[in-house]
Amino acid sequence: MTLAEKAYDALRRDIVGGTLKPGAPLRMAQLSDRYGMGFSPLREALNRLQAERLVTSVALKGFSVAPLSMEEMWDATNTRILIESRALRLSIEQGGDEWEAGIVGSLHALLLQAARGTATEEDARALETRHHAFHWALLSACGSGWLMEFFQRLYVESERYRHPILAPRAGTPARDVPRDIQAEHEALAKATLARDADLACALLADHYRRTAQRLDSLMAPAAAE
Amino acid sequence: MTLAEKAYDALRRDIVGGTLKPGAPLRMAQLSDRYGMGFSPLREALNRLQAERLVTSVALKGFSVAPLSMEEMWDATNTRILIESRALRLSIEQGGDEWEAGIVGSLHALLLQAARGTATEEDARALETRHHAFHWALLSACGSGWLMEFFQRLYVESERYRHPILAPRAGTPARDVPRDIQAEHEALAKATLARDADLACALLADHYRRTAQRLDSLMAPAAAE
DNA sequence: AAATCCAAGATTTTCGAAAATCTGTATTGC
DNA sequence: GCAATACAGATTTTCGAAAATCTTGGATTT
Repeated sequence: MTLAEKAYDALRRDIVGGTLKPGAPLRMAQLSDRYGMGFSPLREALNRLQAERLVTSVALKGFSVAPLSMEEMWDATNTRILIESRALRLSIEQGGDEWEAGIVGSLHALLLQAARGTATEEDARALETRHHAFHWALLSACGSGWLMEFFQRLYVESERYRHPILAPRAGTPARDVPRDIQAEHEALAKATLARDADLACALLADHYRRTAQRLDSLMAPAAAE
Repeated sequence: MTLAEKAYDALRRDIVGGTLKPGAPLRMAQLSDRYGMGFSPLREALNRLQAERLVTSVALKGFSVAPLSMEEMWDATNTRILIESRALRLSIEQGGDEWEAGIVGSLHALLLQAARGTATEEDARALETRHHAFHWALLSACGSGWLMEFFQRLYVESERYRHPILAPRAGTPARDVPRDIQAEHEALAKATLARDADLACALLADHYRRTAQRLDSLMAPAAAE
């Protein structure tokens, strides 16, 4: 693995995880120090991330972490529902045994990790990985590279919004609306495996809209601070 | 404008325009020679293009122009229809006077250039620019940054497939099926301005499917060579 | 004869310094 | 006093060479 790839992974993780705050300028000297490498691999990583809209850049003024906004969060949510509904329908039409096995397996792994909790940073990362794997498995039989690419893009984007909520500030109650996310995942998997496309898509859309709603209500007071 | 941006534009143009053939390896020394700059700005441009899937890369083996395939062309076409149908519906719902003016204006400019023909390379480029501007204008009131981004991505992709057809090899007849593309654009604009979303989306889907069909039948014999 | 190993050349990747540009501050001119 | 200008420091961008890695061809071994 080249240094540029390491830089890409590290920057991506730190941006998505919120270590590098939205809007923060990314100074080359700083990054070189932080990640222990020269400018070249860093600039390559930053250019890739810019194309993915995780960082912005202005010529001769450098890079900065792409900002977040509630409008954009809703846009991403709605676009996600459009993309994933189509991909889910296609998967339900075309998916075979292997696809089903992937769903069942990744759901099981997700539930195990969810039961284990997210006490440590490592557990939280594992949960995130398995959550992604489950949603990926649902769509994996859609046969469309473009739908999968857009799914990945929007998944990462939504992860940026989700993260600060999953690790709530001290004193802030973690849950305002009672909600069993893993039950939603189970219901979604069940409808999908039963090849009930309408129900599965409705559950998927609900799943995302509820998350968005929750983020919205959690951010509204924060904005008023 | 920095050299890296110039490199990005030049490479993009040459890849989309087919000067750099799909699958062709992109050697740094060669590119440095061709575009008259050092490795650094070229690598930055290549990394951005890689994130946009216009070039592929393997660590320590370098970059190459992303390959094309008919499967991918159909995938892009179908995904395009999904994305743009949604964006068009949203625009029809929300678009105001400025949006309408943009459509009328860009259509007019497109028709003028189409009447002028594509004899010179410059005319062909102008037609492509105005074609893009027209399709962009149709969707521009959708209010979704993500839909617009995906539209742009897929537009560029489809341009790669369209280009070799627009500049047909000597001896190959340019049109196998009679078709008046500009009439399709006019009908599409008319339905859109009449706020008839169902009709507009149907026309849009037809427009893309016909292009895809034509590309498919033009490439099938080419593949048999 | 086939497979393996090694060296030379080609190529990519990374670094460190130089060039170009921006930003903020102090100075000049009106 | 205020705007415009010039300078110094900070920062980004680019280059050219060095380091690391891959590829190719032939020599050696089994």
